[in-house]
Formats: sequence, structure tokens, C-alpha cells
Amino acid sequence: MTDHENTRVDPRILRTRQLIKDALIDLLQEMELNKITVNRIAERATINRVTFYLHYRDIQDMMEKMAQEMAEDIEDIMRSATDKESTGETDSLMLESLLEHIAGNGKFYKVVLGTRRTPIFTERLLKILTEAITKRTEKSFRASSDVQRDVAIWYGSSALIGTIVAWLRNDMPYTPQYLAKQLTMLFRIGGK
Amino acid sequence: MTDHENTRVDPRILRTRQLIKDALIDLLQEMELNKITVNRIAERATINRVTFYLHYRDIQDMMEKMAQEMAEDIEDIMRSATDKESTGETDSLMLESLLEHIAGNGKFYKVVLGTRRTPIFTERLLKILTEAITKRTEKSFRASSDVQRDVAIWYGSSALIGTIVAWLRNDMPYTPQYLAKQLTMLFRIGGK
DNA sequence: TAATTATTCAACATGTTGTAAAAAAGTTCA
DNA sequence: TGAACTTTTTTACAACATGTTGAATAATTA
Repeated sequence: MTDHENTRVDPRILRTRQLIKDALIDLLQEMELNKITVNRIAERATINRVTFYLHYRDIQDMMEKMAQEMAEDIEDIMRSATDKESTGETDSLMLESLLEHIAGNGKFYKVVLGTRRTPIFTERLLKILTEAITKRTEKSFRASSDVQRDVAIWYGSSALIGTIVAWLRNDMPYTPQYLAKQLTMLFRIGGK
Repeated sequence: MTDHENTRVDPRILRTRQLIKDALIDLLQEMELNKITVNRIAERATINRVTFYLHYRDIQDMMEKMAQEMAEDIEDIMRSATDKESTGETDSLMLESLLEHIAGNGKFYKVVLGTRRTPIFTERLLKILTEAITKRTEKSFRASSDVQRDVAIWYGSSALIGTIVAWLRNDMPYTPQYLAKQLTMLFRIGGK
């Protein structure tokens, strides 16, 4: 997706890794994870099977690395949304940026978040959202409604990620902006 | 979990299937799904590997069948909660019965819902909750807040299942009754 | 161009999968 | 109880997947 590399890297490495990643995303659209082998990935990526092992320990390891990259991308996006705004609309903007990013890489996210095949990615995003909400409600949480704070955080973060997943599964029927607004409304009234 | 069988079944079949299921749950507590082989399941279940194939096509098939059984159990529970109540507190009672059932089979649910290893189960429960909420809001939905009904349903059902998962992961720090109350409150104010 | 690094090729041991046929063990029911 | 039936075990097999090796070829760098 993004680069993440400052030091000059051998273009063969970049090319090979990209081919492998594309191949995996490709295969995940077609079959369950347990049908995907290093062999198939190598074939699809038009590389030698041994080359795969020069870059990743196994498929699991590869997915963890991809999830890590995704998490870094998303954290960057959310950080810069927080930075550039000083009005009170930070979380609405954060959501909007996040959804735009997801929509912009729809093919990737539809596979890794929208299918049941790769829980690592969903897990990772849930963690990011949970942390964001936890931070956000650090001071503003009002215990008025007798709701436990941790329950409210569980509730809100799962709601966000679940809605994003459903949105992806339904091929993003709303614009990122509109969905961000909807989510902000739901999020404000409940779970806070 | 429950029986589901009216016709008399050879006790060897029941015994073997139970051994296999227990073995899988056992192994899922210890390792990722991709490390679990039919061999390991058979060893742990103290049955012959070939016997596994007399009952299930493969591990995937086995998990689908287990998820189906879980779904039937849960649907029974929710149906009887709906039946026995005529006051307006149906959904609170439904939630409470559901959470009690989950708590009562904590070891099982902690593994199949609380880990990232078996998305089929989470998926299945999400579907049940989504349908329940859809039915529940069929007439009572008020479009007052400019929130799309489908978005509200995505939001609410994901919130419910996500909270249950988090509750399991944290070893159920609240009683089913208390959590049901909390969820009902959160659910009432948001997502409707 | 020379040195370095990445990729390919061929090969290997080890383990998994799914299936088969026949023997052994357990269950049912007259 | 004993005979008929069903399930489980045993042994065996072919196909495929895994992870690693050492040596060759190819691409990049400087």
C-alpha cells in the first residue's frame, strides 16, 4: 500500500514482495485460507516457491507483516487527522479519513476486513479503534447513565468496526463522508 | 452441548463425536487453527485418524457442523425467551438468557467466540443477532435521527456481538444479568 | 566491469491428506 | 445368548505441502 521505507531497497525485493502480496489478496478473493498454499501463492505471483521463504517464514508470518503495515498506514492517517484539526470535530474527521482510506483501497480492505478469512486484520483494526476511543473518552466520559466505561468502550469500538465490515461486505453503498456522519451520530448518542 | 437427536443413535457414534469435539476445543485453546491437524485431533481424542473421516469431511466441515449446532442451541434459547414473556422486556430477557447460556458453557464459547481462530462461529452469531434486531425494529424503528436503518442495524448487532466477545476475552467480569442490563441501556439510547 | 545481492533450480526428508479393504470390537434385537 | 449389523481399528497407499539445502543464474550497484 504505502512505502514505509526510507533506505534504498533493492528493486527486486520490492517487486517480489508486491507480487507475493498481490497474489495472496488475489487468492483470498477466490478461496478459503486453508486452501491457500505457498505453492499456489508462488505460482500466482510468478515467482519460485523458494523465493517466498526468503521473505516470509510462512503464510501466517506474511499475514502478520501485512497486518502490521495496514496498522501503520491507519495510525498515520488517524494521527494526521488529529493533528490538522483543532476544532471539536476531531473524531468525525478521523472517521472520515479512515473510511476514505479504506474506500480508496477497497479491493484490499474488502478482502482482509470484509471476509472471515483473515481475523488478524480485523483484530488489529479493533485494537486501534479501541485505543482511540479509550483515549478520546479519557476525560469526557460521563458516568451519568450507569454504564460501565469498559463496557461502553467495548460496545462502541465493536460497533464501529462491525459497521465498517458490513459496509465493505455490501460494497460500500454509502460515501465515506455520509457513513462517517451516520457513525458519529450513533456514536454520540450511545456508548459514551 | 444439547442433544438434538430424537432417533436412537448408536452410542459409539455419540461417544466418538463428543471425543472429537472435545479434542478440537482443547487444541484450539493451545494453538492456532493452522497447527491443528486431523492427526492431532485424533490423538487427543484417543481415536483412530480414519475414524475422524467417518464423521467429518475435514476440519472445516467439522467446524461448520459445530457452528450449526451452536446456532440451533442459541436460536432455541432466544425463541423460548420470546415465547415465555409477554411484557415489553422481551429483548432484555433474550439477552439475559443468551448471556447465561454462554456463561454456562464458558469454556466452549471462550474458545470459539473469544479467540480469532474460528470466525465461523462469530459470523453465525452475528447473523442471528442481526436477524433478531431486524425483526425487533421492523415496526418500532423511528427515523427521527436521520440514521439509516441498515446502518443502525449493522451498528447495533456488531456492538452486541463485539461486547460479548470482549466480555469472554476478559473472563466474564460481569454477571450475565448485569451485562444484559448494561447492553440494553446502551442499545436503547444508540442504534435504534 | 567487478562485486554484491536476489532469484531460481533441483533435490531431499518429513509430515499431512484423503481413501481403500479387511479385521476386530461393540451394539441391537429376536 | 447368539447372530446380524454397524462402528472402529489397522495397515497401506498416492498425492501433495512444508521448510531447507547448495549450487547456478540473473539483476543491481557503485
